[in-house]
Amino acid sequence: MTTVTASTQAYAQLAGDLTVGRYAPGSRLPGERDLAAALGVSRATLRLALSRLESEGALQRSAQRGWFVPTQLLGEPPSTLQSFTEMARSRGLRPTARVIRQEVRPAGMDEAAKLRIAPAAPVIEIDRLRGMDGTPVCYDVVILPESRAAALATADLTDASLYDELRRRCGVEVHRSAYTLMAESADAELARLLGISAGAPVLVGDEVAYTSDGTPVLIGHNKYRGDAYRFEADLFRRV
Amino acid sequence: MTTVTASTQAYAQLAGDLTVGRYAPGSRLPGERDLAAALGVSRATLRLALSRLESEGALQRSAQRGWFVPTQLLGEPPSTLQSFTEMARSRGLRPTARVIRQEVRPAGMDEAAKLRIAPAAPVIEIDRLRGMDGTPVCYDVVILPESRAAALATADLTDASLYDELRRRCGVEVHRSAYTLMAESADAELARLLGISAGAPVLVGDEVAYTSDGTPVLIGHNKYRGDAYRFEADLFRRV
DNA sequence: ACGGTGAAATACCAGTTAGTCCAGTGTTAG
DNA sequence: CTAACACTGGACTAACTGGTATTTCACCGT
Repeated sequence: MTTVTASTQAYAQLAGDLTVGRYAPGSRLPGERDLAAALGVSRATLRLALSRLESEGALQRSAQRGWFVPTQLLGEPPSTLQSFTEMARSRGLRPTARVIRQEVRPAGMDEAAKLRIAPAAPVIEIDRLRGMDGTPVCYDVVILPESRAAALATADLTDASLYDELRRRCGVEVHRSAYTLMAESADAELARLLGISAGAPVLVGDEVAYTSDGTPVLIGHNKYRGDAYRFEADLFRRV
Repeated sequence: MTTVTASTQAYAQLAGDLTVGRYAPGSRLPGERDLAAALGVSRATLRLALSRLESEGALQRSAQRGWFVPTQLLGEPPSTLQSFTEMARSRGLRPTARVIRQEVRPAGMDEAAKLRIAPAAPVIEIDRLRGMDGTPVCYDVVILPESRAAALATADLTDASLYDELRRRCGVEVHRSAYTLMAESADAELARLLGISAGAPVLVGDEVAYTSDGTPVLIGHNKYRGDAYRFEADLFRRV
């Protein structure tokens, strides 16, 4: 058992963030002063952790410039949380979104529990039909607490990226999402919206998104056409 | 009946101060020397009281830093890559696996490319019908290069965890997996094996697993009953 | 008078912190 | 193009932290 010193904790935290892809390969880390504050540790201690990561090749230092995540660390693309919009763009497709519903209503019990707000507290529900290059691909329901995202209640979200708008208009940054995926059959209504036949397989994703301090800020419920969408992720094994 | 020793008095005093909110959650307590003086006890005695509070969860210690009042919001991201076996066990179910095929054959072009081995190099293919508490849930195909997993060609993998056996028998530790998930319809053969009706939705997962040095060691192809399995993952967003 | 026990006092160690100052870098205003 | 400025990591210091060990003392029942 290794001693749990502050520096080893900082090291573990950073190493985890790196393997999980929190910092993109080739990018610069926040300054030592900011990082130290974020990790709740002094700068000297932080530097111990950074030096250790450097000796392991997980980081590269550049004097008077900053710390950098090595590009091409070990080949493959690291894990990511990519929004629908980002994914479409990275494949050279044009993401679209048609707003079907956008309203403020009281939260149900389940929603309130997941968002850690009071039952019947106001939430914003946004239903959108999302597509790529005009072809409908996904029926997307998002629920946010009004207290954190009031600006989205009236914003025009046609063809917009919700994560982007959430950051720009509400200053809310999503850091982590817990995803659940399953396969279901399309009912008549969904089949009509997505332009597929009833009973065709759909990929159903449930999401709860959190900020970096662990506060839930968003519930997502997505139904993708089975023949038009694949969900990709990198998973890491706990050590 | 508890003896009124100096340490229990110090403990009671501190516990009271904590419940009353004298020290804010997340804040650091005064140093042991100051605290001992304030309570009128020696440092050794104080530490008995502190240790007792720690064991009750009322305080957290951090070597060379100080004692901290726990903040109630905890909850770091849970694990990310869980094997079928681990997932079943964590839910109190008994994982089962019936071996349907287990053979050594030359790799196809696709497989060779994904595993980064020579085309037609020998690979082990293992097909298994996996279940929980006896109910079939997943049809599972795994392909490994024989050069790295020769011991698995003849091992009895009934009801075994492949990741476990890979580690035990071959010394190969999976660190990261690239997953692709999609929804499909079951064909007649698969429907028969999983005990569902043809055309029912199935969750199809394609996996390439890597060791920590980035070498691919395993291709997986899993078809889950849509009504009996959910895939869960934590995804992180870059900053 | 005996040993046992809890408390206190003391000292030292290694890890941590907050602070300062420095030289090099990148950006920007003029 | 240059000068100014904000920011970066690098290096260092002094004070402080809990962790540990040792010694001394006061009290108790026998």
